[in-house]
Amino acid sequence: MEKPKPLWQAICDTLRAEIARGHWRTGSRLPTEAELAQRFDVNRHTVRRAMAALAEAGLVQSRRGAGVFVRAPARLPYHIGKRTRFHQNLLTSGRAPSRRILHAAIARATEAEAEALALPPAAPVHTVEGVSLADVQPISLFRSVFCATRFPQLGAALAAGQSVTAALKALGVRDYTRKSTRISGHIADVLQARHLDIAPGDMLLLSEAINVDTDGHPLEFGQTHFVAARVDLVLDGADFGPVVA
Amino acid sequence: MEKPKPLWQAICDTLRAEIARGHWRTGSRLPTEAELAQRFDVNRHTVRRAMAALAEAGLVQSRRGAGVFVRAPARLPYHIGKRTRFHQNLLTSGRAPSRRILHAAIARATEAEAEALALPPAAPVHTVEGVSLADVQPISLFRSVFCATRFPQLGAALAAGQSVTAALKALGVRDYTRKSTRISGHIADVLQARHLDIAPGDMLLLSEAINVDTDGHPLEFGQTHFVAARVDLVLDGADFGPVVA
DNA sequence: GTAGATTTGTCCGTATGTATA
DNA sequence: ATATACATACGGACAAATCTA
Repeated sequence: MEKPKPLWQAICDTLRAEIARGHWRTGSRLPTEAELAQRFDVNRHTVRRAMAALAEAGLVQSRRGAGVFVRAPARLPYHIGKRTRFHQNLLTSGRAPSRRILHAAIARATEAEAEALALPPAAPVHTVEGVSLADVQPISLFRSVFCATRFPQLGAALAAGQSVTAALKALGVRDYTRKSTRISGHIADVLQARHLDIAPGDMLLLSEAINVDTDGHPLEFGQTHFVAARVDLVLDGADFGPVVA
Repeated sequence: MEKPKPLWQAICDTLRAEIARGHWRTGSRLPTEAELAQRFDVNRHTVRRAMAALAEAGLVQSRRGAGVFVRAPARLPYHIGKRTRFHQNLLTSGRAPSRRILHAAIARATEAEAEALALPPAAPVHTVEGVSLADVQPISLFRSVFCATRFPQLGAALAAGQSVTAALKALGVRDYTRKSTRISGHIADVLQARHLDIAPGDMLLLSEAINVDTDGHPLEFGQTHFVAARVDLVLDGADFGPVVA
């Protein structure tokens, strides 16, 4: 971060994260502006600036003389289209993206993975698993698989914490696009719940995606379990091609 | 039906429906080919032909000497793209589409509906609610909203059980495309569970879509609650426009 | 561990209806 | 009309893998 974030924006992010985390329920009243000012040790006007941003985003609604009320359990709109990039996606929503790598290794492709990447069965593949976060809140668990024969050096770049886009770029992949996406609903097991800071049994949205290079060859097969309570998957019309066929 | 369906295909459909309905659990063994041949009163080879189709679809897996095993709880791939049509969608998956209208009326648009259709607040709208079925199995609950001022006659056509596409066609709408889709995860309440033949608390995938005419004007705002255990939402690459930008 | 029964996989063949050239 | 090709459906025999007693 080169530019320091304005104070009101930091407060806004903090409150948004707390609302998203369910710290305050939908419909409940937030602490008064005076109380929040004291908590963050800022002037009441700075709190008001943060509140204005939250109200603009439709997250809260203020009623004069009554207080500020939580409107909806803040769901992050995650855009899926021809070019779906995690970092860019969150930045346009004004959230801070980050990833925590849990595991990276070379393994034999499972049946599904080999088919998705158009590889022979049990071909060697890089596998990367981790947690995606927005403003320090877990958003999703991902598992990405790449052909190890084609990208021998990929493991190091990914384990070093680089984004997928950056790691691929370093290996000469200038661009990649999404070929297909499949979305299904599932239930979090104990392990997933631990990593995502939710309760076992909570809802997950599983997005299974195949990314291809400019030649149409499969590059990456990614499985991402989103916390359903925290994200909406949005398919933009612009990404569906021209409206008039 | 003009052309009679081949025997093996009918058997395939029957078994698929039974698997989808949960008649046989995931991982369990199906009756032997000999038993099925006796049940359907056909030759064993005909059963094998049906099995081959199920295996092709990834629904079952056979192990020589052991039997045929259910691979996955048959999820219907529901394709979402520029032109998403319920009937066509199911037909390409070899399932029989049908709808049951629960309620159709003219009402005032809610805030969200008015915004989606670009109408003034509380404008009059047709609302249609119902259940979508595949092979007599409930797939989703839908609620569609149309501008009542633009389509005064739409209510009758829809209540008569016509498809959305057919009803709009009768009113001069030659084509419509999907502008945007938002997918989120929810939990079924008691009422939804009753209509969808599931248990309260089961997972639902909510798809909120805006369809526009060829001029880009919003036509329909549709909210569809899919039974997560019965459908996958599939976004095809071809519908995202050309791969090479 | 072995033998035998069970079950799927593969090969042979025959007959029939349908679409195509 | 005729010939050809193809998908459907049936019947049988045996091999290979698996399960069970």
